[in-house]
Amino acid sequence: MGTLVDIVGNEEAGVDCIISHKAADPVVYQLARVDGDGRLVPATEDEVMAVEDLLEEDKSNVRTLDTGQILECSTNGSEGQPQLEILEIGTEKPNIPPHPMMDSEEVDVHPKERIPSLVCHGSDGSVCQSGSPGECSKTFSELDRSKTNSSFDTGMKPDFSLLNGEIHLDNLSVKDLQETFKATFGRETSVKDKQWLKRRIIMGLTNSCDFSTTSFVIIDNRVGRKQKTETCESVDCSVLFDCVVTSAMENHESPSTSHDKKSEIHSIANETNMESSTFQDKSGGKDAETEERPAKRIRKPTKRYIEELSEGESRDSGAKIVSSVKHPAYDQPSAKVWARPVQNFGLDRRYLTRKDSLGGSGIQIPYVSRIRRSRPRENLMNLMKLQPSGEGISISLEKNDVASSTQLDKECGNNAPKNSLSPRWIEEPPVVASERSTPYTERTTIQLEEEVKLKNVESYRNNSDEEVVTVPTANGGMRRKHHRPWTLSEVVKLVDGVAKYGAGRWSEIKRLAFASYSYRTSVDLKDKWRNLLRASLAELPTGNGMHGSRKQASVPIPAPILSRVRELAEMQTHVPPSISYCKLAERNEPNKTVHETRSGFL
DNA sequence: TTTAGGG
DNA sequence: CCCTAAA
Repeated sequence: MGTLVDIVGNEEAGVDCIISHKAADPVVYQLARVDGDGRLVPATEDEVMAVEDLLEEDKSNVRTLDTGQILECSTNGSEGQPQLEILEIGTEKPNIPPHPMMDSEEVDVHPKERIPSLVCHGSDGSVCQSGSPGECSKTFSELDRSKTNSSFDTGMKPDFSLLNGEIHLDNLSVKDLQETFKATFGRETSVKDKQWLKRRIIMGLTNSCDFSTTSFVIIDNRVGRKQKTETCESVDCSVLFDCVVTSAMENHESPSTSHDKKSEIHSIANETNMESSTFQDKSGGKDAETEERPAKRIRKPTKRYIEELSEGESRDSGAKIVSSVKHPAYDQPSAKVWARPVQNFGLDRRYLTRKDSLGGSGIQIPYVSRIRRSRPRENLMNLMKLQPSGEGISISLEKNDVASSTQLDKECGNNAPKNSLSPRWIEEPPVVASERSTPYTERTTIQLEEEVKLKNVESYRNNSDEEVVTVPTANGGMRRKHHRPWTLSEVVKLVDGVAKYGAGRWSEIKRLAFASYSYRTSVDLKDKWRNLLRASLAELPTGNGMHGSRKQASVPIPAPILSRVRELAEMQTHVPPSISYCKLAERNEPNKTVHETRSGFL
């Protein structure tokens, strides 16, 4: 639970995001997704961004989040629509020592809840229970537990003194520093600049309220994870956490236990994060770049506790249906205020009903979007109106907006539309079932300069709405202001969406596959599809097409996609959308040519 | 409101 | 992309 007021923090680790910022009570959530093996892995930065986009750009400006809620974002995970799940939402309380409610007796409650909560999603959406060790991830509660238990009592306390950064860091090699960085931020870095690394690490650490954990991290890594043991129930249990984040709660668990657990989790986290942060590292000097973006979202103090636990909130247990493919919001498409407890909790996972984090007034707080996309003013006004203590928030938001917009834009580059000037095909190859091995894989080299330039153009476009009709382009021409070149990934998503839901179900596709692309309306999708179809028909007959005759699109559409478009179009002429998937083999059907008069679909 | 089509 | 008729 937690009301999304704004995304004011996005940990570099990509796992934590502070989404609500009420004075001294920011709400934090953690996202994870299920990988191909049915294990929970932390959301990558991309995914986090995608979720943010989703939250930010979905029609409703008001959003509440629930633990366990599944968010479908448009970044591609391993397969299917990546479903990111909110592992937890907690509030972060700056300088709160042990949480009052969180004493031993409270802790004791966990074991009970823990059992039923041993659920994870299979890649196919199935649910596995704790009984199947190999496949099942750690439970959320369990995680909470390891997390909340790890600090003060771990016997690491004595080490605090060692902690004062430099001492240790100075002696570390670049490699060690990178390790430490990884441990601290949960992702790898390719930066070799010692100074930079040190600074980053220290920053990360000092910003963390929980020094004990932090120190542990450092020490642990420095010593080469000597404490690593096989503690964790299963080594392959790969649930992760941003390990830097723990609540500094006192607990009475045996030091060694929690310590080991922590260590294990940590290393796991690192491993998986490695995988998930490939993208980042691929883009080379991105990390180094960070340095020049001073005012990136600040890493917030990471100490926190889990609000749900402490507030003694409704503990209606039940668990949610994991296979749910629907985005919660879809259930109430037009709702401005989205207050329902989300999801169908059918099985046995504990979830917590949402509760407004702002004083429990029951008032939904609209979240204010970052300036990156559209209508900040409006939202801000809404916020002010509805939020009694709005000043603090608005200030922080403003500041944040200004400070981090550039950064954000960069960060979001992945999901953001690409500009036509750079015909790079980007983004992970989304899931076009039949085209796994198509050439349009990931973006490779990106010229940052260009990127920045493009972003600027975009923000210009975004910020100065409606007035002008054209906007100058780099090549000197003018083009329509509201033109947003379709990126390859968008096209692929569209094609995929058509494959799934059928051409004509544009609003469905919009909602399901383009949730995070607010600027693409269902009409846009329709139009684009129409164009794609034309393109594909225009190309195929002549063979491989692409000769001068046709006007080159701003983003070249790979032939395979176009063929796919055509396939789909044909399929849809003959069969109802629902079974369209099965029809691939039947393209030679005799009646295939019926009604070809009209472009041949629907 | 959503779709289909023309411009 | 925009606009609008139809459903």
